Amino acid sequence: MTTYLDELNESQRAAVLYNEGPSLVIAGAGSGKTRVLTYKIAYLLDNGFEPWSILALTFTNKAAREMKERIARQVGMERARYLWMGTFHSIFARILRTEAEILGFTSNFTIYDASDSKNLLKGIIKEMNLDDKVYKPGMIQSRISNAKNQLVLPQAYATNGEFFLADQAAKIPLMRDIYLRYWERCKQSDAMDFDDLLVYTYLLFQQHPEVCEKYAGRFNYILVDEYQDTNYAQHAIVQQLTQINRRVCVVGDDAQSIYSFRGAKIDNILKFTQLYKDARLFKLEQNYRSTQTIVNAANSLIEKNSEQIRKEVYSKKEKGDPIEVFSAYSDVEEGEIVANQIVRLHTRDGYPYNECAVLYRTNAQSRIFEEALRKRNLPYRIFGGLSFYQRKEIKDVVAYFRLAVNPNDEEAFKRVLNYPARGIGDTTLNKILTAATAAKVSLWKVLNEPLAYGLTINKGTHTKLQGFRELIAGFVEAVPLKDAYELGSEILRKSGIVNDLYQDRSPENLSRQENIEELINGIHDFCMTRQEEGNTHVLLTDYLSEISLLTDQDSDKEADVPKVTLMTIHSAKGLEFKNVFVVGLEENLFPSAMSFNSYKELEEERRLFYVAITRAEDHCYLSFAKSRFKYGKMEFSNPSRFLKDIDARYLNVPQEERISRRVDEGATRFRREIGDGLTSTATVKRSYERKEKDDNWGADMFDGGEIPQEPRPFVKPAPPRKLRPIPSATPSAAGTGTAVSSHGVSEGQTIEHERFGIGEVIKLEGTGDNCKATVRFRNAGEKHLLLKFARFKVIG
DNA sequence: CCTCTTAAACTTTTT
DNA sequence: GTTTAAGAGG
Repeated sequence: MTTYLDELNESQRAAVLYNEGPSLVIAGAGSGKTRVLTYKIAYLLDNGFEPWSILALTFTNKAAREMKERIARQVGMERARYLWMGTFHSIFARILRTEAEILGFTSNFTIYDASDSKNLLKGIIKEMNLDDKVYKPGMIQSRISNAKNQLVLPQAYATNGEFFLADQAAKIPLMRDIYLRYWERCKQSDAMDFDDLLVYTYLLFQQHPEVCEKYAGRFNYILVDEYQDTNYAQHAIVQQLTQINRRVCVVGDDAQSIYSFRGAKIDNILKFTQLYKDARLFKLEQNYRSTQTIVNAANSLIEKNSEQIRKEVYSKKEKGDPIEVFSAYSDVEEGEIVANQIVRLHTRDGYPYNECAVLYRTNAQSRIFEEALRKRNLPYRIFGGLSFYQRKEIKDVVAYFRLAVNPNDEEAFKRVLNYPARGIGDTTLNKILTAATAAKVSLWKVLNEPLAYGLTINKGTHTKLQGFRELIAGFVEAVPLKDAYELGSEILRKSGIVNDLYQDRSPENLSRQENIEELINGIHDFCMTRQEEGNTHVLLTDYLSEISLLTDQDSDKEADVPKVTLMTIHSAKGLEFKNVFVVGLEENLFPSAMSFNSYKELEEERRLFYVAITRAEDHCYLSFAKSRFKYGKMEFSNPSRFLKDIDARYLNVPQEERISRRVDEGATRFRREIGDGLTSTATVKRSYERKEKDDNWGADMFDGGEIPQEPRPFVKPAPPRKLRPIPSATPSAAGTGTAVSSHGVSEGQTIEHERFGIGEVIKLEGTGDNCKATVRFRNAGEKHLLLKFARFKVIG
């Protein structure tokens, strides 16, 4: 009766059909994990489970939405829509809003994002007169987050010797007081941070067994995707909810665990079968996504890790092309090479742009690719970085919304108290803050009864404050009465934001206006959609709880035109593309320098690389740059050690490297000629020495090759460029050295430029220091160089 | 109390 | 190179 079962292979089908008890599905990359989950849910629905009795926890809202759509195609939307499907955070937020009163919150509680909680911590550190150089807010934040992910509350934290000793060792013994204060302040503000959504859910079930039973009874079947990236708290809640009927299926791949920095515990998946003794284990090992070459290359990489569940991922697709390795002179050239290759894939092989993706380790790398693509008029889409809701003007408006829904929200209060400027400055804010902290109440309560809390302010300030109070009070009253769009527009007008923003037409202001308009349009869309679904009154409350857990991953506006995707490897998890470029494969970048402390962290980086490669279906490209701008300074870098981890027979290292080897020899010659000229200043000398040291290191990594048949796939990275150093460092070299009037360059020569790579001099103009050259670079196009400043050397 | 200028710090990765 | 903090001047 069920046709979809025929679309599964044997192990997939077994995983779908077993529903009598707990099960663990180890799903290799591209092995049809989502297909198993969707068909399993469809199967459950076809076999007597009610949609509202199935809970499916995914990693992103987008994944949940897509899965729901796929299920709807099998069983129809009228049933699929009642499934409980979403991220841990969004599902738990939903439960917490329903049960908020039990925990002493209101159902309108605010969800603090990372910057809200950091801000609050900054304030607390200041109030306690602590030095924020010692008590670094970011560090405090991650320690608190860590504790919460392990379900350690402030009381337990303060009495736990282990934590206290660690804090003492880190010279931050007052950590526990900060944690306690932070905890209380969030509660006073009727706010929870991301971690609290898990902590309070756990507490709710722990302290109120009847509530736990209610949900554990309701959910007849629980499925968890990406289980390797769950933390202890999430794991514990799943346990609470499955105590009764024990129908749980977790799916994951230990080889793709990449979130331990955020508290994810790979042990959750490794020890699952110990916790659920009767759990059945299913392994999905056939990869349907990638070519054999890509799968084998990825396997050869991940083998270098020690901790893993053994599995043999294989592909029956065609062998496919080798993985191409590109070597670039600089970050800019890397961008050019990738962009050129995308053009080639598009024009020669007919791939639409949306089948190409550039994946990098850090968001900061995106800009260079953005520029290279924009220069060629290629459409692209960047994920991550500063999302829409993180822009200042949007946060300002949303702060008003938050205040209207929950006036106790401290962070929102501080944000808008004096925006737009209404003459209430830091002095007044601090007075309110002190009074509120002393009385352990919210800022809003102090504002409402300034005298009761002993606020000493002059008449004028008092009037301004009352004006603000009435403004907000008006919004608060309107929340249950007006719909989100209506109230949203009213807030924009009455708060004075519109006036403030539309006063001048400076370009940056114009873009802010556009953003605000996009926001208000978004609210309008939201209201319309909800109304179509049959909700008569769509309140601002509903809108806020919708957006507070949205990430731009989730924004669904599918591109009108096919676009190249630019994102971090972390955000690429779960996605696939025909052509994938993994860029910035350099020591200190990927693997990140931060991961060198421990072996475990380095293995996580390697898993990250594994995730990156396995996103590719047809073609995978790896690239690195020999130099790169960092902190506005140029730094040299060496190819990543991970390149060596891939079996060389799956790689193709083309022409560029051979050229580079010739260059390398030329380099040695050049060094001999110029000699000490390079080391004439301390700065140059330092980078020179460092480079040498790194070189040896990199050479070891690369030349220790276990693959003798391929004679040195990578040459030793080029020694310091015998390029002319910073002009000021060598006034003599430019004036009296080998370089004369035209700086030793003539038309037709080939040069190697520090950033643009190799190119031919096609034109020279002017003489001496004013001499300008037009150079056509192989990968970077034509450039005009003022020879006095250009850093290059002649190679032919 | 506000705003403009300058200085420092900074980059993992994200629900 | 970019963003945020602090300090000076209005």
